[in-house]
Amino acid sequence: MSVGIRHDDLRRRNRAMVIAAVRRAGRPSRTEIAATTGLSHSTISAISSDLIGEGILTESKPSEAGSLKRGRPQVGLGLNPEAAAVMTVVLSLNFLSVAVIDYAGQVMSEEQRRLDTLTMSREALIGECTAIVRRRLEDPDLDVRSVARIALAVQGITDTEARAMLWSPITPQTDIAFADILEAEFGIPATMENDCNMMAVALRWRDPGRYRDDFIAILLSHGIGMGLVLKGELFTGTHSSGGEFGHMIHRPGGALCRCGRRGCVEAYAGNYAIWRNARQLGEDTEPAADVSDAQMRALAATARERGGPEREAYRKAGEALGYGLGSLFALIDPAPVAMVGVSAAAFDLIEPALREAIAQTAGGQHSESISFDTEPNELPLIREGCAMRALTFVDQEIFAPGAQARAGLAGKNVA
Amino acid sequence: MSVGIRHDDLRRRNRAMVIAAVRRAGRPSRTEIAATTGLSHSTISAISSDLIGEGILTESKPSEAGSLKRGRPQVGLGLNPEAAAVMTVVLSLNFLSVAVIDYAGQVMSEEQRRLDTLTMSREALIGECTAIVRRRLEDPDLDVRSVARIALAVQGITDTEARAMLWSPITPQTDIAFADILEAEFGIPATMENDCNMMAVALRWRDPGRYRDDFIAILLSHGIGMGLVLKGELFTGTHSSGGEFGHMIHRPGGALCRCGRRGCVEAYAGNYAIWRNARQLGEDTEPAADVSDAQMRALAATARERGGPEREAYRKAGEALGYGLGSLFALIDPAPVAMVGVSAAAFDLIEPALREAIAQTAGGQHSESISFDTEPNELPLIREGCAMRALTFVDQEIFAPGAQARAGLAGKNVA
DNA sequence: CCCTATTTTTTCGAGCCTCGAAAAAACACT
DNA sequence: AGTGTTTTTTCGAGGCTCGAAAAAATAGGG
Repeated sequence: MSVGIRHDDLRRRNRAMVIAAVRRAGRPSRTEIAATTGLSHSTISAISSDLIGEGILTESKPSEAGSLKRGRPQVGLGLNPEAAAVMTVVLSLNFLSVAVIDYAGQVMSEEQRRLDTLTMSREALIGECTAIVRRRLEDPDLDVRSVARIALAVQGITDTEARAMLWSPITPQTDIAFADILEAEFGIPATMENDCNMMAVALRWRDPGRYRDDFIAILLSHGIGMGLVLKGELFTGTHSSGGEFGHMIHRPGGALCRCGRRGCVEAYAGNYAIWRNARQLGEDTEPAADVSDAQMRALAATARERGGPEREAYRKAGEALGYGLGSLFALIDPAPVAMVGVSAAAFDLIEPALREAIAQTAGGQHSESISFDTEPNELPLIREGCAMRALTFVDQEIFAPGAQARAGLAGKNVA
Repeated sequence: MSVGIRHDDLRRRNRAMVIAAVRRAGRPSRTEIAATTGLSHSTISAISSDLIGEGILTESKPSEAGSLKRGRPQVGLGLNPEAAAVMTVVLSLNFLSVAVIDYAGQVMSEEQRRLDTLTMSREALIGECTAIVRRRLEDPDLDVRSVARIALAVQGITDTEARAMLWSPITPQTDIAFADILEAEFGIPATMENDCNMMAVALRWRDPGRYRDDFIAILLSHGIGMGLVLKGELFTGTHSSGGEFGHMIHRPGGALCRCGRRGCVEAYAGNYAIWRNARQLGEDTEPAADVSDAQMRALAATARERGGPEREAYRKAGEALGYGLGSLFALIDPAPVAMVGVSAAAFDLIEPALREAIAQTAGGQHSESISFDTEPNELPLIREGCAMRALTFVDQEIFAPGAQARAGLAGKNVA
């Protein structure tokens, strides 16, 4: 059961609150922080002076913001970029991408690499990941001690504790505890996240106006993934990352899915399914291993030009997505949706059937008010989400005052 | 955004923790509470002496528990039954049931009443509810001032704020703000809850071993409802009570559902659907308004005896429930399930097809390990859940120390 | 029957933390 | 240069939790 609040937790939590307020607001003044957190000016003053002393926050030169107001000018508080750094590792089909990001969120260095994830051995896959991380850590420009956290993202299912990849379509290997492996190798805390969840995290930071407390990010790619934010919290399953929207059942006993089962949403709306239907290959045809983005874009162009089986394939995809969303909405009520990935660029072909289907469901009562946004490129989103996830983790660890402060802090309060 | 922790919140929260610990544990000693909450003995001592002084907790006579141990005997702390009372109002098809419950959870008085909810006017429905509440409040044995909260439950959809019934199968009326109406009428804080959510709450109190952090309560009745607890929290939609499992889509364009749409799980597994299939009436047949529990029991008996269309009807119900659960499990991962309601008594007829269906889905990977429990009687569960919900609300209000303490407290700390 | 070991509960002083009020600081405007 | 305005810091008061020690209440042993 939930544990009582100790007296020293109080300061820790309020420090957390202040750091979070600064990360969200950019360069807020102390007064602004007091307003958003509800804490008194004195408390904010005390905490921020601590945080500045510890090198976590910096005061910006008053010259920066041209203050037009009357009284004493506000001094903005910002995150000290040198306070720490984090690393993001995004592993997707045949592609590995790493970046080092400073505490303020700026990319410091990055590296990308093609590899054949589908055929690699377990050892080779792990080896490539540790090797690329090691190369970034050996970057002479980088103060290694300051890398306070690594966040990995992978397509597929991860465990709730964010330690391991349980299953992924990009490799036949299963149950790889990437987080533990990297921690053991480099002594840096790491987490293993689901790619679509990171998309959702990123959307929240990019556009908090639209993506705030409740929204859905759907990845329309080779497979279908989902990141779900409900009541301001990232939704995960009880044991795994969950939210496997693509494997909800659209038609019992229906088309063959990449997962080996039948009738999943993905078996109608994944790239391979659209491809299969466009080629009129029949629903029992083994899913193609990969369909390139270029091929999908060409397919969409053909569908737009001359209709035919190509257009019908997109219609079926829309129908599956619509009924799937309808079932989802029956559970969680409608919420704004972001469609991400190559096929989001073909959303014009998908939308009519999708809306028609959703109108047949419980969630479709106000079907026209459900709004969709599209973003064809998932990778930047995933990396951004990873970065924010890692940074907020650091935020929460740096709060903890006292002895075991993280390595890589600029100053220390040796009072 | 979440607000900072004020200094005075600390005591309030820790009081809450202590009360919650007592409600859960029954008659814990101060030492036990210190252990479960993680707070120090001194703090527990201070808080519990406050709570006893305010008449919220009582010390039990040391004689009660035959202490066999060596040292100073523990003195148990219990909830003072007279500290407050709550009222539960359960509105179901053609039936209204009210109970008054003391702070320790014992039923003090109750009343039940049959009415024709399907044909009643809005005013009549509201009138019956307020009248029955008024009658209970006028009970001469009852100290009216002590009724600190009313919890209503109704089949159907309520809003997230627990103020109103938005839609219900038991009446054509919609959007009745029962909570506001009762508050205005009696000046007692009220909430309007979904019946299946209350079932889940009750199961958690009844058997915390099995129903702890993640589980599903499914109502197999005229309609199909669900109460869902995830990560220890009751799951609700973004705008409504959500969790409308019965209206997830089983077969796009399929059987006619009571909600007017097609292919919902309920259109195969609700009592009216089983009835319709058993009578071989065709999937477009308008759902029967009501099928009595006796009729359903007879139907199940026939199905067991001679198979035929009756058995097939239950098979179809199992299939729909299985695929529905499979889609649900794709989102949240598998969890223990409690089947509640008349048709739970026919679960033997449902289970084979259900398990077969679930095995075809993403959630069915360990299909045999998913465990089902059955409970044929939903009403006691719903009432129990309401009671606990109301009582924990009271717990949280009574914490708040200071001036605006709730009416109905025995003593007061006039230091 | 008294004394001792044991366990639970209370008491007490110390150390933090937050808060409100007032003071100080830093500017714009006249 | 003086005044008004807004932001930030300072300072004392009041609360809260904690650890250690004391007090309370019992069982067991001689």
